[in-house]
Amino acid sequence: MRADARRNVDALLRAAATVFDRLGVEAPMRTIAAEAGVGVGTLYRHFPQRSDLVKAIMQREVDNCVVAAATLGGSEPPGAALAEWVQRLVDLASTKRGLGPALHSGDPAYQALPNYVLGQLTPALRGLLDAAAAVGEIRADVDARALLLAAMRLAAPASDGDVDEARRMVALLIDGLRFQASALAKAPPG
Amino acid sequence: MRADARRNVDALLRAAATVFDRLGVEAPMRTIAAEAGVGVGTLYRHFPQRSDLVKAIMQREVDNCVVAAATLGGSEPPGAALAEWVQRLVDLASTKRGLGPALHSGDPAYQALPNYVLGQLTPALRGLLDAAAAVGEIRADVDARALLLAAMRLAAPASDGDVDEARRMVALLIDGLRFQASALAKAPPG
DNA sequence: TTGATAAACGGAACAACGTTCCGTATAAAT
DNA sequence: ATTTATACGGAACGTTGTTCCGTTTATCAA
Repeated sequence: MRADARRNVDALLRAAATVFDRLGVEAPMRTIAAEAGVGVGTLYRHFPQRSDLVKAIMQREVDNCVVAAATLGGSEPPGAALAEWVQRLVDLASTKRGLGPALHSGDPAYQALPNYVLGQLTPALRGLLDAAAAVGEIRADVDARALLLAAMRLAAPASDGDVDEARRMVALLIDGLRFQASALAKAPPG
Repeated sequence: MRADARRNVDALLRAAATVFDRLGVEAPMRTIAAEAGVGVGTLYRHFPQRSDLVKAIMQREVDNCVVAAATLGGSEPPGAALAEWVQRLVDLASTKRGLGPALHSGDPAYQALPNYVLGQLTPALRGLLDAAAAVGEIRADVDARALLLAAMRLAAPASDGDVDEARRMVALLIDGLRFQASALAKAPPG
């Protein structure tokens, strides 16, 4: 790969992050190219679709979340680790302001990104869920992928700056898991 | 108001509902005008903003939800009424496929619609919450508006046809309210 | 260092869409 | 029937997405 190409890819990613934060994911491609100091042709060559740009920007954040799951899982009680990690999803949403609409727009152009995010985060969450379920802190019959999608939806308001409300609602969702665990403990099946 | 104007407003609303369902809320204005058999000028005169169209289409559905809250509240135990009514929000989301992205897009043009929807549905939900809290079935410290927003976010996947998953997650959220109620009963403050 | 070559660049150009504007048509009232 | 206010239609303009190709430039071999 040529040196100028690598430089431009870098500049484009930096520019896109800035512009998306300022104008949202639907910001004009021309604006991103201008911010990066390149022509639109260069932008389209490296990122044929808008979602490619969004994917690249999010990749690092998602990876950070995955390692955080392992860290928390090794240093906290399973229930607490789960509760804390899910709060990190709220941070992710608030950091990458304006990217949420793209994920949930239903536009086929954005199908690739949610799949990547889910593919990375679902196993991380499943590990935390299994650990908490093994010690009876939560119910054991909830699909990790479904819960992840739900939590990310609840984290969306963080993009509007209302981080606290998102935190409360995500915590409420986890409380839902705990309620069923205690209900089953009080009235065991059979 | 002139007769032809009234006819065209009607045709436009019918056409917009059809086209939004087929192509999503971002469907071209030209397409809606063509479907209604009128010029774009007529469309813009009656509905200067896209959100005006969306608002008018949704109004009836929202009103139906409000009367349902009163009906359920009068015929079911408070906790059950709450749980059932929140499931109606899932129906609303699945019926008006493709309109969710507009509500959550953050685009200022759509600010009016969420405000209307929330303004109508929040008091309805608050009534159900108060009744359930009064008999100790749920915790009493959750803001109705915040819970409504959260439930609507969870109901969003219904637009993609996955209604069952949405139902499970919304139910989980309500279980969260019940968990805190039972936790407080077991360990009273003081 | 220089010349050849493949890779990458820039931005003009075209298409699609949102939105406005105004000449024309028509419903309603006299 | 005439008048007039109201509404209509669609051409026209600005913006944005996307493509295409003539030009520039990094890389490497001689």
